Amino acid sequence: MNTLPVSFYTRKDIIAISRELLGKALVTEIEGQKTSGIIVETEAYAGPADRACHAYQRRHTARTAPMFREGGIAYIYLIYGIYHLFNIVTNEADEPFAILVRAIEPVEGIDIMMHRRKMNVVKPQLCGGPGTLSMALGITTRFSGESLQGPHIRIEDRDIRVAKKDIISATRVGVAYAQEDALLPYRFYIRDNPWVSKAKGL
DNA sequence: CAAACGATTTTCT
DNA sequence: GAAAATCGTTTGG
Repeated sequence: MNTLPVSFYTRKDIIAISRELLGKALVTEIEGQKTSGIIVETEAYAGPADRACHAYQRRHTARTAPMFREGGIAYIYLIYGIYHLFNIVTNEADEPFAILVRAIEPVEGIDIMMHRRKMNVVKPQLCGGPGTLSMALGITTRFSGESLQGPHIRIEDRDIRVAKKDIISATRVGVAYAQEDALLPYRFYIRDNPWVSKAKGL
């Protein structure tokens, strides 16, 4: 439908892309099950110069390989041996930039999402965090490196407008180890949205 | 080859 | 509020 084209992702301004992603729909169709949600929180990881980025100093390993490819694909990795975090690769090939999607507001397949999360009431813990949204949408590391043009994962523009004044920028979560780069205002979220993550240290 | 650790979330005290 | 859960990736010997 209105799936965002590769050209949306290959641009160099990761901050602009991070802000524009707010209000877009993240859609997955996995094993015949369609689920989706509106992106309400993102975090930019700005390439070789960003201490918080897995590709800091161009660290190119089997895990980070997708980040060195052309934008428009997924970079997914396992964190704490438990959760799969979903990132959107941006910029051109050999420029390892990526955006972590930290929270979504559920839209389609909410029943499926609740089943995957083993929950029986709809509340922010369903998909209001980077680990939980991946679980709710069925995203795992096996999709790392896959295209965001489908068939499994895509991002759509559904004409949802987010006013500039409703986009808050703040410091990123869980990156204290990045020293001075931990202070960069690279986290973006929609003001007053109840699905924005409420992890520790916020 | 062994060991430490993490862009988190849940559970227990 | 503190600590556990849990494992692939990375780093060190």
